[in-house]
This record gives sequence, structure tokens and C-alpha cells, in this order.
Amino acid sequence: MTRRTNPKLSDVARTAGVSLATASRALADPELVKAATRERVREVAAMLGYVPHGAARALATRRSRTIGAVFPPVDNPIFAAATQALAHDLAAAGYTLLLATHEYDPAGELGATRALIERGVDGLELVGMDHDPALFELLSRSGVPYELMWSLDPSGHHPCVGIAHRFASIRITQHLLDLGHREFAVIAGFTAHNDRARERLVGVREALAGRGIELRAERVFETKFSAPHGRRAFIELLGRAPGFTALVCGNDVLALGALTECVRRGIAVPQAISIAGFDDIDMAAEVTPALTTVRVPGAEIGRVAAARMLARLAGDEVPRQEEVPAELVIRQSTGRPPA
Amino acid sequence: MTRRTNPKLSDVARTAGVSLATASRALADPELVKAATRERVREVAAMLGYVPHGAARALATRRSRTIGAVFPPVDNPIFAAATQALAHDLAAAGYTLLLATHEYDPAGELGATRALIERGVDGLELVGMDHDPALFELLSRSGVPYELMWSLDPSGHHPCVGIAHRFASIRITQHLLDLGHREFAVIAGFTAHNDRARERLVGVREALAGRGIELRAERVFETKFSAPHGRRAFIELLGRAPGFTALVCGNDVLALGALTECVRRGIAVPQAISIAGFDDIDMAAEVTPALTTVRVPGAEIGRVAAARMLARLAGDEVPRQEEVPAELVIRQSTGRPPA
DNA sequence: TTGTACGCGTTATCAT
DNA sequence: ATGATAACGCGTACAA
Repeated sequence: MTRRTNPKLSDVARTAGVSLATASRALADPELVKAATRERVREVAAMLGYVPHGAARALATRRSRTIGAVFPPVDNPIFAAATQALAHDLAAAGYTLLLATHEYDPAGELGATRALIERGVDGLELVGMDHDPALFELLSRSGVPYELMWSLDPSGHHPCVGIAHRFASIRITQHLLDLGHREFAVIAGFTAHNDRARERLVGVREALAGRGIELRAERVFETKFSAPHGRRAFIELLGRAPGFTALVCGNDVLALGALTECVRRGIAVPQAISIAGFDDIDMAAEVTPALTTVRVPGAEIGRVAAARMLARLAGDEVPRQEEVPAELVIRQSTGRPPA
Repeated sequence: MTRRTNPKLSDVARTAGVSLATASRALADPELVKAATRERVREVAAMLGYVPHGAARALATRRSRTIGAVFPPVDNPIFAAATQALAHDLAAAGYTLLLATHEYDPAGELGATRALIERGVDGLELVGMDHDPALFELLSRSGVPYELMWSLDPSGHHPCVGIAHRFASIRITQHLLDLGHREFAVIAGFTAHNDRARERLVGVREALAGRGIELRAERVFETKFSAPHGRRAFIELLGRAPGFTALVCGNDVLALGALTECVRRGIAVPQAISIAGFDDIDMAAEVTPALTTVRVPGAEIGRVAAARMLARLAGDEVPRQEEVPAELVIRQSTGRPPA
């Protein structure tokens, strides 16, 4: 019934009555072999249930047809769309995605990356700019093509595809300022080891500073990217520094948490408090029309990253940096501050 | 600066002044080699930035330290928690996750699985019971240890870890029946090629049939698992067969969509319509207390799957089927039908 | 404790 | 168009 050992190419070759080389070519370079023998080899392979041995192939060709990706926790849905796009588009080109994650810690990320390089990935996708120097050293020593997703590199040193978080954040904040808001609060993601969260927060500060407004320290709360944490952060802000009319959230999951608490307390959104932020997972639009967001196109980032990587592996030249459009979505009832 | 070719073990050996075998052992079986030489080899390896060549190792050891997982689209957040748990727990044991996805189509799944097997995965995680027979044949021919996540196998034939969807669905429906509901509608996921969606729907039917109630065909709508689709489904149901007081949703994302439309229309939940369903991504609890759900523990499924796979690879015996607890969450304001 | 030598399954180079 | 054979880089008998 179940044969204990898998057929190898030499089995196929022998059964088909050809040499190893011919069998290999018949399956890999069909045009190099006479139609008749090609078909015979193929039939035998199918009949025997032959499955190529990837490790052997990788050893011989020095390519694994595997791309590695190192993400922060992927149960953070922010990255799910990109992961899906990567896996899908790479698969369409015959590549498979080797996925590793870490808990927003540089050491974990370094280890994960090393594991992927040991697996012989042909390319590597990373998230953001904040990395252990040892990671970059590892990358350059190994010579694996890599790129950084989600952010753009101010130094222009690393290949990357992403959005300009700070600029987007400035635009959001200016929009709120234009509506007349002067009292701001921010629920941000943890900014340590996370340039996206940091840049988004800095953007708020810069926009406010541009109008001579300072963001008070008690009006800023950093927390984990989850709705419950967003809600707790909002409660904390309301407790220790109430009076803000505009709340900028690091992303829509945090906004959802804040919004939930607004509903529970009967706080009118956006009449009493206007909530704005980044829409990382297209949730805000579904939950409420009361938000102003920059939509971060995770799927698009993944698609572009895949396309760029495939192009590089094919020997094409690709631009060092690629910005994907991040649309500012201003919904109708976007809220002025109470008079 | 950047050395173009990576150091191999023979480079390490030569530089350290030992043989290839000793170098290999110094890094892999440290206790088999004298402390002094072991350290010397290690230092040289670190200095040279030596990274083992996975393909060569896999070829020699016949193990890739890689586990494959084939998921429906992972931007469906239902599977994000499991993916994260798998990647994390496997990494802790020195394994890496090779991820492939498909668009809920048997052919795509088969191709993805084949790709993973070709990559030489040491084990394979799949989702659900619905698979192309050719997939099972491929699995048994290849001899790769596999297991099916999310569901339990009625035939007891396949190793699996999951929940009893039908039974959970019956419990939810009975709860609504006990509250006095008699007019039911269902928003289900597509049941083709998806035993989870099918079993959940069947559970509603069975529970109703047990009380002599039939679920009208116009009161059932199958759609994609997304909030916008859930909302559209709800609108459709309201249009073509209004009058239901209980709505069972295939999962919380669909419920969220329906709920959004309730809010827009001013339909009181749960006074006018009680919404219940499955909580695949722990969203319902955050959005509203008006839902009754069975919480599907995706992360736990992933953790158990990882543990079982690791145990099998270590040669341990594991139970053929493993059910993870799926808690019925009855929230306070769970809703009686309007008098 | 260490070294030698072979094998893992494929691709690729050279002949034929 | 096909065949023989040498890599690919590492693990592991087996020998010393």
C-alpha cells in the first residue's frame, strides 16, 4: 500500500529505460529531449508518484526557490494581508514562503533571520527599519537579497518598499487642526524597536509643533496593537488628562478599542471626541464612519515586495526605494471640536 | 568588505586546523569533541561568519527541520493566530514554518501541498477535512507526517486537532431556542470545500429540526468571510425574508458586518434581532456585548498542532484525534425575541 | 578524541 | 538527443 521509500530520479530513469541525465532533462528542460522519451519519462514519473527532492536540487542548483519573511507576530492582523500577498504571488512564480516571526525583539528577529538564511532562502523580506546591527551584518555577509517592507529608508541605504509614516501622520493631524482641534491625545503602538509606531507619533508632534501646539506627555499612551489594549489606553487617557477633543490612534485596531469605550460611556463620536489614525487592516471603515484615516495598503506592500524580489532574482534592476500610495480617507462626519 | 562566497564547513575546518568531521561535530555534537578544539572551531566559525548550508545538511540527514502548513488565505484573520502559534512554537524547537495558501480551491491546495513536500518538509499541517482525494494519496505516498487542524474526523482516519463545529453550532442554536426564538436566519461561509462552514450550518438545521422548526432556504445566505460581505448578506436577508428574530453568523467577522448594518438602520440588538455565532478571531467580545458565541481557539489549535507534530517527529505516540475546548460565551444581554 | 571516505539526490559539464 | 560523471556541502560510519 504505502511504499516506505520515495522513488528517486534514478528510479524513474531506470524504469523509463533512460539515463539519469535524460530523466532530469525530460522533467526540467522538456525541449531538450525528444518528444517520445520525454513523454515516457513523464508517464513513469507520474506512475511512480515521483516527487523531486528539493534539498538535492537546491544543493546542485544553489537555489532553493524559497523566500524568507520575518514578521512581528502575524496574529497582529496588520501583517496578514502582506503575508497572504507574498505567499500567493511568490507561489505563482514557483517560490514558497518560509515564514518566521518574533516578539518585537531584536534578538528574536536576528535568530529568526539566521534560521531562514540557514534554510537557504533565495531572498529575504523584513519589516521596518529598526534592526540589530548584527542583523544587517549577517545580511551583507550572507549576500542574500533582502528588502525592508512597510517603511522607507531616510538614508537610502537599504532596498525597501513602504509608506512615509511620518508624512502621513502629519497630514492626518493637520486635517484635525484644520477642523479646529487644539487638544490632542495619542494612543500609539510601542515605539521601541518599531520605527512605524515611532514615526507616526513623531508626525503628530511635528504637525502640532508647526502650529505652536505641544503634545503633553500625559496625553500620549503607548500600548500593544490590540483592541482591548486600545480601550484600556483610552480609559487611562480619559482618567489622567481629560479634555482632549482629538484622538490620534496608531492604527485602527487601537481606534476600535477607543471607540468601543466611547460607545459604552455614551461619548459622542465625533461630536465630543474625533478619532483619527491609520487604517492598517481596513477595519475602521466597517466599524464606523467617524474616523479619518490613512489607509496603509498591506496587501499592496506584499505584492510589490514579491514583484521586486522576483525581478531581482530574475536579474532585473529594481528601484532602491518604492513608495506605495497611502490614501488619506476623510469620512463625512469627521468632527469639529465642540464649541 | 562583503565576501562574495560564503564560508563552508571545510573553510572553518581548515582555518581551525582540524578535519571536516571534527568541525562538523564541534558544532553539532559538542560533547563528542575535546573542549579546547571545540572552542577553537566555534571561534573560527563565528569569526568567518559561517552559516550552515541547510540543503546540504538536509540531504545528508534527510531532515529539513522545516514544517509545512497549507492554509486558506491567511489574510482571513481566522487563521492568523494559529499561524503565529505554529511559527512560534516550532521555532522554539528549531523548526521553521513553510507557509502556503490557496483560495479555497482543491487544485490550489494540492499544488501548494506538493510544493511543500518537494521542499522536503518534515511534517505537514492542513486545515479541515475537505480535500481532494489526490491530496490524501500524495500524503500517503510521500509518507510525510501530517495532521488536519480545525476539525475532527468523524471517520477517525486522519490525525487531527480541532473542535466539533456541528455540536457547537447546535449548542448556540439551542440557546437561542431556549430564549424563545423561533424565526431564524443564517449567514454562513461558503460551504463548498469548507467542512467548518458546512458543519456550522448543519448544526443550526439539526438543532432547529430537533424542535420541529425548519430553516427556510431564503433565510440562509452563504458568503465570503469578511465584514463587508456579512453586511451585504444581512441586507439581502432583510430584503428577501424579513421577520427573523435570531441571526446565526458563521463567524464573528460576518456578525460584525451584520451588526454594523443594524447600527446604521437603528435596529436594536439584541432587542429586535439577536446575533449569535462563532468567535473565530475574538472580535465580537470587543465590538458588542450583544452576541452569543462559541469561541474558536485558533491559537490553541496552532499550539496543540505544533506540540503534536514535534512529539511525532521525536518518535512519541500521540492520540489520533485531539479536541480543543471551544467555550460557549453567553453574554448578559443576549436577547429574547420581541413579544 | 580525531581523521578518512562515502553517500545523500540532483543538476550540469562534457563527451558521444 | 542522450549518456557518463563530477560537483553541490554536509553528516556519519568506520578506522586510527
